[in-house]
Amino acid sequence: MLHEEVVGRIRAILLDGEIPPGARIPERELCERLEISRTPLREALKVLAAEGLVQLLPHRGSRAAKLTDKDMRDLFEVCQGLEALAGELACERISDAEIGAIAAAHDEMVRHYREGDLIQYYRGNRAIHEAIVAAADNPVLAGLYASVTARIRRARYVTPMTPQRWALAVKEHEAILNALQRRDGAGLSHILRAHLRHKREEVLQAGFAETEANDLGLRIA
Amino acid sequence: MLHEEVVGRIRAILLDGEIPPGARIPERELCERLEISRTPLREALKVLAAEGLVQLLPHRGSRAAKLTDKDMRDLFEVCQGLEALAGELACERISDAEIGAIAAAHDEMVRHYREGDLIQYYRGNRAIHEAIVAAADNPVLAGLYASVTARIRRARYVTPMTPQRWALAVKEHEAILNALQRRDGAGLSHILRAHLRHKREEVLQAGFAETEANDLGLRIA
DNA sequence: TTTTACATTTTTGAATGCAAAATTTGCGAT
DNA sequence: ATCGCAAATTTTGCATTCAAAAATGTAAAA
Repeated sequence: MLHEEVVGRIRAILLDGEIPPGARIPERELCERLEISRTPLREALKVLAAEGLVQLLPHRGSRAAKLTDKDMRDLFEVCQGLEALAGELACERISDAEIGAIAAAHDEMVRHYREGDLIQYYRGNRAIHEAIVAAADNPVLAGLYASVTARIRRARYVTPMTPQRWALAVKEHEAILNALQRRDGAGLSHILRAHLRHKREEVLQAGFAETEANDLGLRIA
Repeated sequence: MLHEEVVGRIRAILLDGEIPPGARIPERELCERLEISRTPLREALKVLAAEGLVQLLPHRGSRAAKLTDKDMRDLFEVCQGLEALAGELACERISDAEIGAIAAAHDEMVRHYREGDLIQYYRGNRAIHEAIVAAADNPVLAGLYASVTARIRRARYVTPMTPQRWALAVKEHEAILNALQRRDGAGLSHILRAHLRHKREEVLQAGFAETEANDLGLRIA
């Protein structure tokens, strides 16, 4: 089995919340489940630890990383910076076809908003942000963005959304699309920053801090 | 031996250019040299591959990553974005003592400039940029910055420096220190971007592209 | 002399084995 | 019954081993 595949499968297990934050990662069990020996599994865990999804405790095994409020704030700040950069670069490089695709995704997302379908809305929202990053045509940036968003993802999509906040988010997305269509890099960068800052306030205000109770909620959601 | 230590030592070997970009990494030799078996070495290589310093070729071993012009451009863009972000955050959080330390480092760097000591100048330059990132008080950002700069470091410090460019760089650093002292986040962010953009032009114009000839140069320098 | 087929050696990727450390279990004392 | 402590078990980290793939070398044929 390819090494990269093991990393991907464990990452998926962690992102699904199947192993909740802070929980021990059972080496032997995972070996049996993935039908591999400990060597490739441990290699994968080291890689995931470097990514920040797993923490290794010497002689005590590995655990799914548990994020503090501070970690969350830090991750959001970086995510903001990366998206702002992606927005600027995207405006320089994006093709009309790509803008068209994003506009379509935007319209669909707005439809989900009108229907009140939060899950589908989030899915569309994520697709747009990822499309902007992709349009920046910078694999290094895309890689870091993927890594950072993976770490916040769980919290990002489980916060309660008030009608006011939701309406504001949609409004901001209108502005995002608009700036993109005008290829206004500075403007887009600015809007994305504000958008992410609001998102962060939302998440942190919801009293993030991964607790056992929270973990249960995350697993169900 | 601690796993993290092996990663650090191999990273150092790669950054020193002891194994030049594109060269095969001799597993057995490294094992003997570090006095470890292949298991921890291979774990370390996987981590370094995830960081982008090493590339793994299935059934063909690992090589020191070789950067194309495009890779270099991408890395610089991201580095710029991260430093700009760090500058903004630093202005919000930096203490007077930290500013004082940076001012001192700045003066020393200028002294090296006046003396024409490029090596020491680069060292001081790097210290200042790292201090700004540290002042942002964001470990996630610091980690990504370290990873990105590690990848460009070799190229960053071997480009020919014309007197004009050097004078401009010093001037920009005056502005950087000034913005920091005024805690002008937006201004600092702007200057840092320009500073890095100039640096990038310098490096790319020098016709980067890691070639065998270039590797030799890197190893000596 | 060059090229191609084949055998040998080397190297890689993964499983297993082993010693050290940590955790759990069991037993006796309070 | 509870606490303390030592023995047993489990788990971790690394070394070694093994099978498969790639590289290398050799010899015969064009």
